[in-house]
Amino acid sequence: MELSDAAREFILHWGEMGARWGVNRTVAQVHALLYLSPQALTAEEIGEALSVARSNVSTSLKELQNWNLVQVESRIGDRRDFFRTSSDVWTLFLTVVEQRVEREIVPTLEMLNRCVATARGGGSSQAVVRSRIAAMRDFLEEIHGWYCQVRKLPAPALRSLIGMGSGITRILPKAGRRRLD
Amino acid sequence: MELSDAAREFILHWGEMGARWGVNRTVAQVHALLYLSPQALTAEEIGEALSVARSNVSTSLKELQNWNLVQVESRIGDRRDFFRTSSDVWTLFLTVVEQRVEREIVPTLEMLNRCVATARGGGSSQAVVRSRIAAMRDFLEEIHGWYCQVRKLPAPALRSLIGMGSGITRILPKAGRRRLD
DNA sequence: CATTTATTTCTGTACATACAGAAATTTCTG
DNA sequence: CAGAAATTTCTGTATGTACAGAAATAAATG
Repeated sequence: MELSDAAREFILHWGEMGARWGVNRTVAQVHALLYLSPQALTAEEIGEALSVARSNVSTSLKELQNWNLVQVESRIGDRRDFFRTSSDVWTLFLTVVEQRVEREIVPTLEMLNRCVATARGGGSSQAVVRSRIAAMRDFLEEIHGWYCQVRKLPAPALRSLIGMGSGITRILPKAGRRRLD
Repeated sequence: MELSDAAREFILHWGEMGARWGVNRTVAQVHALLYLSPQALTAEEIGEALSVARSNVSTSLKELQNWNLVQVESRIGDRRDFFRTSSDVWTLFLTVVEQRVEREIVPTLEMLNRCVATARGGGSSQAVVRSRIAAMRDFLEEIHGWYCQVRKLPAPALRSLIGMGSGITRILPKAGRRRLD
């Protein structure tokens, strides 16, 4: 497994991006490598290509499987596992979003609702805290509700929505468009 | 500065969320505190409320100012700086998105374009690498293009877009709606 | 201009995470 | 069921980041 210049730059940058978004650098690199690979790879091959200990590859692959980003393939006559990821970027993107929503947005909404309830009785400064937390809750609820609806759309509809960009507002009913001009 | 139970839980959770999204825990906590506060706060007050050294508060505030999330207020007859953040969640959200796009998406697009160019000449396995990187580039370009258009919308239009959820597809022109049913 | 007060930068330490290698476990083969 | 091969878990080390306190700088007052 010899990495080309482009592949190496891509993988390194991806690792860096992962780190900035709270994903382990090695985990992100392993995923980037699998994304670029035409075939499924063994843990051995991944470790060699990235110069990373197999133990770390193992941990990273487990993590990626927990995120539903990597699947395992078995081959008859070979006891090794072969790992692959989707080559469809939209699939990958939606998977990550789905996971982060479940792991972070949903628990955060629960926390916010708890807080709003807790801060019910209280003085005037408590009232401000309560309304601010409630505003945050409402915001996340709104985004989350939008996400829950949109994720059910078939891929082509989603694509066409994105493709329209702000053009979408041209066909909005009056109520939504009124304040535009 | 005595924190209520709700405020404390909110701030701690927010710090945890920040950590998961690549934001320093203390930075996120400082911002959460400012978000809940009815008035602008001094570095001293922030440090006291969060039990954090003033030096860290200073660093965190600087970071938040770099992100355009925190503003400084001066008061006549007081030499201290007072720090505040917007209480409008949409404003905060859009600020963060704008910053992350500039700092991460745009540079990533540049990297991807470099890689696609680099991988131009090359064998058959290089062809796969090139097409995968190009696919990623196209995806990010699409999302980024959408973002660039949508961010120019006035807040009410954006709100109504979100509010519609998947209902938006009901008024899509035929081309976008065709494959829905 | 000396003195006090606020803020920022610097530096050592503590803590947490990443990781390599070893050990243990599981899976497969004859 | 013994032996081999692959994988996972465990453990010590190393690297990096966070942060408190000190030092330095900047701002303001009398």
